Parts: sequence; C-alpha cells; structure tokens
Amino acid sequence: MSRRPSLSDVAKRAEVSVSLVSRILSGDTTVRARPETQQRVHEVAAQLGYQPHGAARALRLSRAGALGLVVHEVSNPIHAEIIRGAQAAATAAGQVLLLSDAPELAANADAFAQLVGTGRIDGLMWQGSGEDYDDELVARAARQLPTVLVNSRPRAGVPALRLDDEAAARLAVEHLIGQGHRHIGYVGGRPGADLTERRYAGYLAALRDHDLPVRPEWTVEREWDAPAGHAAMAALLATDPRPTAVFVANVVVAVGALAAAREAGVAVPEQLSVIAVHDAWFVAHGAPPLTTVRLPLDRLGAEAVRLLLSGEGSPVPAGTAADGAAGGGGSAAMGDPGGGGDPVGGSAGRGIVLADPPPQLLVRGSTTRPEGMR
Amino acid sequence: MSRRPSLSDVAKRAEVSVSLVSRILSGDTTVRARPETQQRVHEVAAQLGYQPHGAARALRLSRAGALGLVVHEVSNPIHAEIIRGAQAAATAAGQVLLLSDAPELAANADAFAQLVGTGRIDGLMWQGSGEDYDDELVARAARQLPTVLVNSRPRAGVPALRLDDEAAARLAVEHLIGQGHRHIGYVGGRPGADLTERRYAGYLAALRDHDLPVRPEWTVEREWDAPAGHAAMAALLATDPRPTAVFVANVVVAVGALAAAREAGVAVPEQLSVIAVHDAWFVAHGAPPLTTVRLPLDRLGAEAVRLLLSGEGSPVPAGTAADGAAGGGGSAAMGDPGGGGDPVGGSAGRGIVLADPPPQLLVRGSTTRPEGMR
DNA sequence: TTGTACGCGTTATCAA
DNA sequence: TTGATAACGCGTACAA
Repeated sequence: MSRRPSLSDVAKRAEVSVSLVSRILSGDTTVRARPETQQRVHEVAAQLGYQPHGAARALRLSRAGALGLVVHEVSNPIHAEIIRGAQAAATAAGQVLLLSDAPELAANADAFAQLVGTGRIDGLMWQGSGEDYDDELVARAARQLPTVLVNSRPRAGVPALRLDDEAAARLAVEHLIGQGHRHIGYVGGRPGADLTERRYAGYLAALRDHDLPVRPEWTVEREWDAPAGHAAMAALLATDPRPTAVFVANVVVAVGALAAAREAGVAVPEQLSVIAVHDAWFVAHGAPPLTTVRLPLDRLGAEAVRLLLSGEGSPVPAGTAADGAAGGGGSAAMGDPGGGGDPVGGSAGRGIVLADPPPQLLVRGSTTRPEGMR
Repeated sequence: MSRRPSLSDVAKRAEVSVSLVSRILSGDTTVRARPETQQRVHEVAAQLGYQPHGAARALRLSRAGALGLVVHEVSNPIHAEIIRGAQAAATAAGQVLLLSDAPELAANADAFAQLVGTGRIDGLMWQGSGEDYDDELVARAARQLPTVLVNSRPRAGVPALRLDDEAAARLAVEHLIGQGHRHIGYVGGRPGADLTERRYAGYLAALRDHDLPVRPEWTVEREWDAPAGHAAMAALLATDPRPTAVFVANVVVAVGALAAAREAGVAVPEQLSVIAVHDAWFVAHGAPPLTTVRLPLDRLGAEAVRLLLSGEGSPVPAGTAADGAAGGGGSAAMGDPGGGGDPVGGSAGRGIVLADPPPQLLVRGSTTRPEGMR
C-alpha cells in the first residue's frame, strides 16, 4: 500500500486528470487552470509527498538527468577537488552525479557498457591519467555520448577542458627566480603526457625569459605519483652540479620528492627550494610546509558539467553505427584536430583553457633564497 | 536515424517478436527457442550493439540499478577509501554508484529530494560526520529507501556498519605500551561522536589492562580535522607533566597534531611518540613517517553495498505515509534500539562490526621507546 | 478549462 | 516454440 505516490494518485485525490496534474506541477505556462484547481493539485501533491519518478521521466524525455564522471583514482586529492566541483555544479543543475573509476572500466567491459551504453547518463566527463586505455575508452564513449575530457588536451576528436598549466608553471618558476635562484630543476609526471608537457613548457619559458640555463640532466620525468617523485628527486640530487631549486609539476609527486630530499640529507628549503603545482590540504602541515601554486580544480569540474549540459560536449557522430559487441581494437587512430594551436579563452572550440581565476601562489616554507644569497 | 537500437529493432532484424528477444537476451531458462533462433537473435543484437535501456528497465522492474553514497567530504582520504570499496563492489554487482555530499544535501532540499525521492537509487549509504543534519537527513532518507550508515553506530533505527575501532585503538596503544611508554595521551575527534567514543574505549581498556594512569588532562577532543589536531596537540603539550606518547584517533587529525609538535619544538619520536588510526598514502612520506593502524575501509564500503543489495538495509517502515513537502522538523526522536550492546560479528543485527581483516599495525618512524629507556 | 490517448523500451503473463 | 498484450509513470498532442 505504501508504494510511492504517482501522478495518478494525485489526480485521483485532487479529482482531476493526470495530464492536468502533470502540467500544473511542471509549471506549464500554457495551462490555464482555475486557480482553485491549481491550488488543490499543489496541496494534494504536497500532502502525498509526490515526486516524479526518475526512470519514468527519463524514459519519456529520453534524458537521464545524470552525468558520469570517471576519475583515475579517487584518493588523489587533485581528483577529489575536481569531483567536488563537478558534484556541486551537477547538483545545482538538478542533475545527479555518477562516479566511476577508469582502471575499473578498463578491466571490466560490462562496467563500461553499464555506464556508457544504457542511457543512464546524459554525458560523460573523463579525468584520465594518460594510460593507453584512457584514449581507447574515451573514443568509444564519445561515439555513444556527449563526452568531455577533463584536465587534458583534446584527443581523438573529443573536446577538452584544462587549466592554464603553462601559466601555473611560469608563476612557480618565476617565484624561484625572484628569490634569486638561477639553477632550477624540473620534476615532471608521466613522460609524454599533456600535463607534463604544458608545465614543462611553462618552466622552459620562464627560464628562457630570464636567460637561465636549461640543463637536460635537470629534467626528470617519471610518473604521477609519490614514489615516482621520490625516484626523480633522487636522480636530480645525484647530478653535479645540482640545482638550488626544483619545480615539481604536481603536488602528489612533490610529496615523494620532498621525502627523497630529506632522506638524502638535503635540507629544504635551506639547501634546496621546492615548489609544486596544485595544492592539497595536508601539505600545509608538512615539514617543511610546501609552497604551491593553486589552480581552480573545482571550477574545472564545474565547467565540465556546464559544458555537457549546454550541449557542447563531443557531438555524437551521426551515422556511426553502434560499436558492436565489446569486441576489439577497431578505429583507434583519429586525427587530433585540436592538438596543435589550442584555442584559448572560454569560447566554443574543442580545447578550452580555464584561465580564470588565474593560478595563485601560496608561499609556504619550502622555498627561500639560494644559499649564497642569504 | 542513429538513435540507440531498441528491442524492437533487434526483433525486426531477427524476424522474431520483441518478447522473444527479451527473454533470449536476458537468459530466461524457461524459454525453449530453437537453437538457430537463439543464435540469430544473439548475432543481431551484437551486430546492432544492442544494450537494454536503463530507464525502461528501471521503470518496468521498479529497481533503479543504482546505489547512492553520501560522504561528508570527498577529499578526506578515509572517505576516498570507502568510496573506492563501494564503487568496486557496486560495479561488480552490476550497479552504478551515485555520489553526493552531505553538506550539499543539507543545504539544498531539492538535491536531497532528487537523490532520495525520485527512485533513482535502490539504496543509500551514508558516511556522516556527526553533524546534526546527518541524523535528520538519514532518518528522512530511511523512510523512503533502504538505508545503511557507514562507519557509525546504528542511529534512529537505521542499521549501521562499522570497523572494530576499539580493537584498532587497543592495538595502537599497546604498541606504545610495548615500547615502554607509561604516560600516554589521547587526541580524539568530535566529542560525543561514535568513533571518538569507541576509540577512546579502546585506549582506556589498554591503559587499564596495564595499570597505567588515566589523566583527564591528557584527553583532548576537538574535531575530525587537521586544525583541530593541531589545537589538541598544543593543549596536550601544555600539560605538566606531559605524556611521552600520544594516541591520535584519526590520521587526518594526526597530521595537524604532528605539525603542532614540530612547531612547539617537540621532536617526534625522540621526545614524543605519535600513533594514529587509519592510514593515508601521504603520511608514509612525512617527517617523521607516521606509524598508523590500518583498518579495512574499502571493505566497509563494499560491505555496505552488499548489505543494501541483499535487502538488509533499513526496511522502509510500512504505512509511513510519505514525508510531505520538504517541510520542517517532524519526527526527530526515535528510539535507538541498537545503541546499547552492539551485536558483534558479521551476522544480521542492526549494528554490524567488520572485524575481519583485523586492524593492522604499520610501524613507521613516529614511535620509539620513551626517552629514559633509550 | 480540462480530459483522452499515445508512446518512451522493458519485462511478464497469457494464449497459441 | 513463439507472439500479442498489458503494464511501469510520465509528458504531450489533440480533442472536447
């Protein structure tokens, strides 16, 4: 008996037809019902606690009212912030957010199908890590759904949203330069990854602007995690001469790098300044507290939602007959129309850079003037 | 033209009826179609890339195929691990996971209604923080949906899943005792919270078992975050005499506590040993690396999913007429049938303790023998 | 100003 | 061995 009230329950109690109830409750402006009827319908609906059934709506409107977000690893604080932004924006837009993780989807074809192929979501956001499967899965998803890459360059014809990584790197490196450093190393993430390259570009630009040397042995790239940062820093500290400061392309990597310096007996910041891109709550409590450049990651998530909702996600290519059974390889290679010169600014294009708010320098204890200058 | 293929598309191409296709594809054992027909249907379905429409299924079966998970803050590494476990279990069970966050739901009645009242999810998991709104919202949700509390005692008649916090605390404190500490302080979380109390109980039990003093001024409780840990540790260090070791009820709190010790010039572990409950990837890289007790948080999430799927979530009380419009307070107080003696073990009951795998001690650098004993 | 009828894509029941 | 048909709950075109 106590099943959820439906439109017809309301209709019965209010002694009108279902359709009228539907129109009144959905605020149809063209409906010109008697005020008293409207009143009554609203009252009954409230009294019954009526709420439209999501699935029925989805079926009728062929819109799920949900968006999907795929991240590579929830416990990465960077991803967490993206999730938070997306979550808030989705909620604000009356949508719900469906979370999934990339390795899972890569390993489990059913999971992928369940997320992408059943019409449960109206659009998909993908925060990848540069693994091979990312491109593959995104390409497949984009054939079925409006899709947008988060924190990446456009790839495989899928539009992408990213932050101004180059500016962030520049800001960081220029902070070091401003303190008097002239020997600055670079610790990146996964070699070849968009993010690494863009931040490296910013690093290079800053050095060149100030006529500082670029030494290949001071550029180390490993992976986007702390152990990689540890290894990279160890390698960097083994160079001779060694840099007096290091720019680390990611805060997670920097956590490992800092540990490596500590283990090597190199005091930060006294003997080595360290600065990283992105902020995380815990680094402020570290020893030393890490100086970082904060980027609006939450906006990244929020903007991705907006993009999808405004219909600017990857258009599902018409005529692309469905993908067939899970099957194999297929159409991997696609041109990368947005790869070259990224259109900048919030406008349409396929590669959108979120340049606002600009990167923000959070000076804490891991940077100082180089030894000779103190 | 290229809309998603439906059952009837498959039926047409295979020259059979929709219903037959439905039964064949869903593996109905009672269907005894010709092998060749079955074959053909499967082929056509694969060829067309047919996948059942989620909303239609949900409507027909009145089951959404989705579960909701509410956490208080995604960027908390503890929550992240719960999310990961729930996510994996949901996926494995062919369900999707819908993520939401508690403060958002508390602030936005529409968001709450959207999540809970529209039949989008078949069950709800709630990892609260002990805020007042948690109980209120959970009680409302439980009236409409199978609901389970995660990491909590049962409250408001809603069943709950938790870890063996007492054992974890015991293990931690006994490690300190084993190292020779006899003066051990306690830094908790939000006063009155389940978690704080249970871990405090473990702390007390360990002390009493070893005839160690319990000093009220060595018990400090503030909140579940790093700044609170900072304040708490500062308070603890101001006592005289001060403890030689501190048990911190949560790793996030411990991050702040460690920073406070550092700022106070108290060397960890030389002058003060610190140990905390829960592990997080970054504390291993800290200075000092934090000794922790790991609990199977991912299993907590996974088990919550299992509970909901097996129908052991809070039964929706029959006859409870719907809640009415968002409206106000209403029925807050309910008995707390599970509050007293918690039934232990994996069985039915309303308060389930996940005692397996048991808490695991991860000895790192933040604990050592007390000064006099070295 | 309001009601009837249809279809969204499935699954389940019944009939053939 | 297979097919027709009726729901599930909603929104909307059309009729009254």
